[in-house]
Amino acid sequence: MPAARFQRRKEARPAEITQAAMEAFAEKGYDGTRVDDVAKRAGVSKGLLYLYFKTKEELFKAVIKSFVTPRISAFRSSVTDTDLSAEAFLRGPFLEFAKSIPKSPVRILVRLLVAEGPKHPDLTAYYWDNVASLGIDALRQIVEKGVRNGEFRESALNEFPQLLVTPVLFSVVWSIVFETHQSLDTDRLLESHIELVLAAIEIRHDEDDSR
Amino acid sequence: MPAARFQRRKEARPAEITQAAMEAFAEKGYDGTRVDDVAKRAGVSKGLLYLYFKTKEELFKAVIKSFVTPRISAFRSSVTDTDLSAEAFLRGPFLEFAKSIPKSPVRILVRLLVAEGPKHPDLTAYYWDNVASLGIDALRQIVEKGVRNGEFRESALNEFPQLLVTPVLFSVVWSIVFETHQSLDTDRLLESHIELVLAAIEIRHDEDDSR
DNA sequence: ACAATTGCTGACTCATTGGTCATTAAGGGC
DNA sequence: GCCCTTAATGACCAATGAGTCAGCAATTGT
Repeated sequence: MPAARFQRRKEARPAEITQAAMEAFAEKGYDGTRVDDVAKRAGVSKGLLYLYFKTKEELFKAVIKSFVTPRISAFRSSVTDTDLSAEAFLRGPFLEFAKSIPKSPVRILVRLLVAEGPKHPDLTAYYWDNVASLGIDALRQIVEKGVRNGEFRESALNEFPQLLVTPVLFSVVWSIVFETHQSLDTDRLLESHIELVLAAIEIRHDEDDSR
Repeated sequence: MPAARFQRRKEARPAEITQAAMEAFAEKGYDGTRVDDVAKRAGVSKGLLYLYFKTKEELFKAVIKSFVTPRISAFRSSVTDTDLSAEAFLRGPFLEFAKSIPKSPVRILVRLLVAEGPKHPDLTAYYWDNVASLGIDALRQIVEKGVRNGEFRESALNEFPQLLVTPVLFSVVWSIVFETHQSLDTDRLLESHIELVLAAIEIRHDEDDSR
């Protein structure tokens, strides 16, 4: 009696394929990835993949969405739920979150989005609506809370909360491009940036002013 | 007498082809660009293109090199030649340079480098040696001059001069990804960043310290 | 046990495209 | 004006890879 050549596992397939695709895209980029490879990684045939995803492009979009949405919503609720001061939040949870990104698979998304974004306008629209604008919104909440509480002065950060995360993107791009040639201590870069920003906007009540 | 079907212009061809390729790569990315398209844009046959460039990849590398090298060396000499104070240089020439990047064709290079870099290790090595490290070096010179002259205090910028340009990269990536969906006033973002950084590191001799 | 259902396979098609090469003709030298 | 060198052409080849489909076999129902 021959071992079964496959099992029918309708429920599990999409997630398995998505996961495999993420890995493949991460290694080779969109164009560099063969649909057949994704299928092999997922342990299924190419035909089956096409049963769950109409085209390679649709698979690509599914990958992006499935990976990015959970992370951003986790970050947002950490912002709204915290009872830390704005400064403490920036030095603590925010910094941890920032540090984790250049090391996590999420960094791959940046590569994919930069490389393929222009070809998929609906994908970038989705990304704006469900990721970027929400993230910026959360950052603004932190800054405004700091101002409300008298921790921070009004500053450019009120208008451009993005300035809090520009080094995150920098770290990600650096690690993608120079990975093999030149290492960068992204943790310390990010810490330094927070220090710099805080030095600029903090209202120091309890510090020696006369130095 | 039939019009000549072509002219022989050995000298001019490489530059023409490189220029055409830059435009094509800018629009479609590396994989999305057909060699035949590049040839048509340049007004030559595909065969001729292969007479000047051995492969598509070699053409790609030639494009990157020809566009990026002049810009970086211009920036470097502006740093060494200036007699402005460090602060004035940052507010003036540096800011102008930064503002120009998200609007110039150079931003395309970022897309190409992020997307294709991992596939071409020798290219990223070249880029590191001849662009990135030189740029960082120039930035560090500015910061150190500021410290030497008593304009700036020692800060994280001494170790990570990159922090001066992270918003430039951010602006470039933003404009690539969200071009059509969401505009960003990159000029003001960059100005704000410089203000923020200066506020953090400036030693204010002539300011009310007792507030 | 048998049939009906349907998840799954993989060989096939067909369009696409990087790269080649035999041929053509422009233009300099005499 | 006529060679002769070589810049330039474009039809062609071989490979590749996205997407299809006819059939097969794991389950489910009875």
